[in-house]
Amino acid sequence: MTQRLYDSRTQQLEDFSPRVEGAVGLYVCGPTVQSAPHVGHLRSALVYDQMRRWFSYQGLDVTLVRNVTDIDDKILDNASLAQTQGATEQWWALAYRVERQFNTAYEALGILPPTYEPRATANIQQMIDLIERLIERGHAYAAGDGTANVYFDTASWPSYGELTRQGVDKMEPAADSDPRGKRSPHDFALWKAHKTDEPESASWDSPWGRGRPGWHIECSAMSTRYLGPAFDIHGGGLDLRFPHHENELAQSRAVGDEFAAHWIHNGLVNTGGQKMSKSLGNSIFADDLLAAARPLAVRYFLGSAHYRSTLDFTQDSLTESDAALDRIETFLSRWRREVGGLSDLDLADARVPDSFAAAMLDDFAIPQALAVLHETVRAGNAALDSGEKEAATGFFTGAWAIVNVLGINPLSEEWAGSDDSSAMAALETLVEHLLAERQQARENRDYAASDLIRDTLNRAGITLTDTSIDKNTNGSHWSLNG
RNA sequence: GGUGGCGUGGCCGAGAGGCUAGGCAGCGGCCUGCAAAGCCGUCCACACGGGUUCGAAUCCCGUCGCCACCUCCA
Repeated sequence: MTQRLYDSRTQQLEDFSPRVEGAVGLYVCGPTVQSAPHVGHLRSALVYDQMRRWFSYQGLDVTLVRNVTDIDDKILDNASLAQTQGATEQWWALAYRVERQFNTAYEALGILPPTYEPRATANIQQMIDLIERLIERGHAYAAGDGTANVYFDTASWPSYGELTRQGVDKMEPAADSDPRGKRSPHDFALWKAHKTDEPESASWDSPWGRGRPGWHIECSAMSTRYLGPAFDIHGGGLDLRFPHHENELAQSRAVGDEFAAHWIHNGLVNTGGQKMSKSLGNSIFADDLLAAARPLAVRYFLGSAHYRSTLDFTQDSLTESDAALDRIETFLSRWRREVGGLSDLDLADARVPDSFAAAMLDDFAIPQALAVLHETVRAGNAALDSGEKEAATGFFTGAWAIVNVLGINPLSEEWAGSDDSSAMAALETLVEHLLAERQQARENRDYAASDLIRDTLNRAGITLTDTSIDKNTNGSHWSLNG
């Protein structure tokens, strides 16, 4: 069976076969590091992290590129605004600080670092080269007003609008009525002339004069630098289809590159059925999320809807994700306790159930894939209930492979937590002591005493699970909540 | 005006002509000293109106409602 994916350029499910056998090149538009990461940024990064992990599981060599836009109007505005309020932070320091906030949040959610994470400011020369080639080919021009602005000539590229199937003549007139030397309001900036009120450090020399790159040219330059003029998949948020991706496509094709074979767009995150926006004040930031639930639950929640659908954020959904994970974790721990015997090395080769693979191959149908996981967990629990250890082990290894592919294995080193080991050892000694006492009380049928111990441990955030008094196989076991 | 998407049970969220999605929450049972966990069973659906069909949540037409993009956006 082959991988199917929905290409938002052709608006069809398509068979995906890598351009180079055994390898996949994936470019994803990363953030403009102008202010703190929000839940939407995290979802976007997570979607491609899941695809990347799935490709890797199948043995493909994945090159994932996610850029950082670290020079942009908003970054300069935010830095300059802060400076009017007494801050001393330069635009480049702000960009770097915010970039670190993004990386901290990505790491907290188990989003693997991309193969390459190029910054726009480190690729200025590649952008200038690209612009020069566009001018040579007659698809770009220096502004008619004598400034250093350079624009893409949309009229010179008849297929402009193909990505979003929009006719240029039907588009709303540009909100910005100032022509600034443009031939058409639809032309977009490739190179932006330095403005006198902007810091000198935010400009670079170019054949057209001091200035900085336009937003769209960054991605064209960086994707092809790291992946070549033709590569497999270009991804990004749905809100980037137009103008950003439309412009990227036009530039790169106009310069003669084949560019991305497929375009993927992930759905956005809403809160209360509405888009997050600064004016509504309804944005959920990474810090809010990580305070509202454990990071693994956030990852599960953000990754639980199909990547193309809109995801509505609610606290209840986060709580449900936490409960669903508990169910998975309980089974995995239970198998280890009741059966066990497989080392991590044995488990390294664990394969996912066919039905899970089928779901993933079908345009990354993660909701269905999760249904397979839950069905596997239920079957595994049922097998343990009836003492069918061999069958239980089969379900365990299947579930284990699934949670690893999705990056949500609660027992993995990644998520096991960084509990202070000496504190854990102390806790273990105390709890084991109380459990022994409680077991004695239960055998004496002194339930008042045994319940008191259980209640006390509950209040300390420790949940007990008993076995029958008389069977007394392994006694009670305990787990720390959350 | 143009482009694209959505409307599923108490909640989240899949599916895309007939065959159980799944999770969370309810309810009944098994298990348990009692719980918890687990298992089994079970209630609550496809915005509305037409049409096509042996059969429609799924296809077609229409209506209503919601959302996104149209040069800041993941």
